[in-house]
Amino acid sequence: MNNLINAEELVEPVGKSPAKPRGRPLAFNQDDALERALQIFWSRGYDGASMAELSEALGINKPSIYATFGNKEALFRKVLAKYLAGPVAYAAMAMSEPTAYQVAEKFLTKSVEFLTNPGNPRGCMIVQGALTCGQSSAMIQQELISYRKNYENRLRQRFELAKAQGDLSQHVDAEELAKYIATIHQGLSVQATSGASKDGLMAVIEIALKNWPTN
Amino acid sequence: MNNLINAEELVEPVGKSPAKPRGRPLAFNQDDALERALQIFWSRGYDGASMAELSEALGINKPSIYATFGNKEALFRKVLAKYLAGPVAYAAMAMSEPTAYQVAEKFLTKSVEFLTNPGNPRGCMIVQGALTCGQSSAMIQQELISYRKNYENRLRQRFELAKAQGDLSQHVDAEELAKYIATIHQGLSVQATSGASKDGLMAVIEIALKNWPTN
DNA sequence: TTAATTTTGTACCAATCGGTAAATAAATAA
DNA sequence: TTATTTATTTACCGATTGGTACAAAATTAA
Repeated sequence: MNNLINAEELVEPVGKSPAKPRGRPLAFNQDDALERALQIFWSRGYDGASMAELSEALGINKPSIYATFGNKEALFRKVLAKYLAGPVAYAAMAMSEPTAYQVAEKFLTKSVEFLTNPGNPRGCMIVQGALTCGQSSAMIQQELISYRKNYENRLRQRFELAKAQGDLSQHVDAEELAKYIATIHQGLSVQATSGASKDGLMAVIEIALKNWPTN
Repeated sequence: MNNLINAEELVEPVGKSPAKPRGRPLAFNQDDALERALQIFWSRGYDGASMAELSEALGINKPSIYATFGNKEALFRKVLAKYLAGPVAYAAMAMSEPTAYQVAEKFLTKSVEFLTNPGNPRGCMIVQGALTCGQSSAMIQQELISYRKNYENRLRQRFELAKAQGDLSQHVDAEELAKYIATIHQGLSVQATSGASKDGLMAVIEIALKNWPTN
């Protein structure tokens, strides 16, 4: 018996078009649905987005959402992964600029462009998705804090590398500089939510980068 | 008839101890209640604070809250006024420092002390009280945006005055500089919510103020 | 066909949301 | 005392919250 089952599993296509799934097929594209969910969570925050609003925006009834993505938290996490891989991929890309200054400049410049893009909801979802919330959302709140600390850490590591490579002075505290850049970024997010213009925020980061430690 | 009523009104004490109110007296101190409501709204945000939680924290049943303060929005506005007059009065005070640099330094330093005070909820309520929220809180969200623009404007006006007085260069754009300081402040608020330490944030504002536009 | 499997739509769940009606309690005025 | 006024308590309102039971529909396998 077991041998037969194992044999069948081996026959399963590997790298070829997968075997047709057994039951009724999904009536929607999962990726499109996540994209629409992203718009809702992004503009309203985790708490402010209701399952009813999500259901309507996705064009999918709630039972299908729960069957496909799990509960609200699980859906939010999948949306978050999409957000990180898509709209804010520029943040990870900026790390590979040749010098520390260029990393900071690229990160902040791309952030301003991203935050003031009229096609996007206002603000960064990592920053504002659950800054304040009810007790029931405490876990999501903590996860977003971790994501923020994570990109601050990546900046710190990049600046430490820059010190080792010589394009950043040994007297500079990489951790403080990373926190400075992260603070600017988070402030920009709030400013964008308040309706600040691209020009206004570009001027802000120009001032911010004048403080760059040289020599 | 009307004359008699007017006469009675004139007899009302002016500057003396007020006449005893007619009905059953309030069983709580309004100011203490607002102080407790402030703690809830401050830590949870407007949406995240429920009337049930407020009622329990204030030790007052909901009908008494509604009778005394009006609805949730009205209560929030009264709490906001108390917040501005109390914990964040330092912001207005900083404007009267003698020079633009000292204004910025005082404002940011006091902000860090305030934001990392262990006795306070994390973050600034003006910044985070309703950054993202459901549709029903859109009005409060807009009001907080106005408050943020308001203190940014006060910074701008103060910097313009500094230019006129000569302690800030004529080449400086007061509006951009004000937006820069406001952006830092709002970033500090997010950092404090994420658990940043006082030392960490003091280091941030030291960097931020390093290249103050002189001459 | 028929059986097995999976998704869909409808209609619902208990809990919580902001808010209130109505009776009772505590004070002053007459 | 009695009437009037105001605050408190209890118990509730309809709407919305995240989440689900269940039967019908759509597919593949046999």
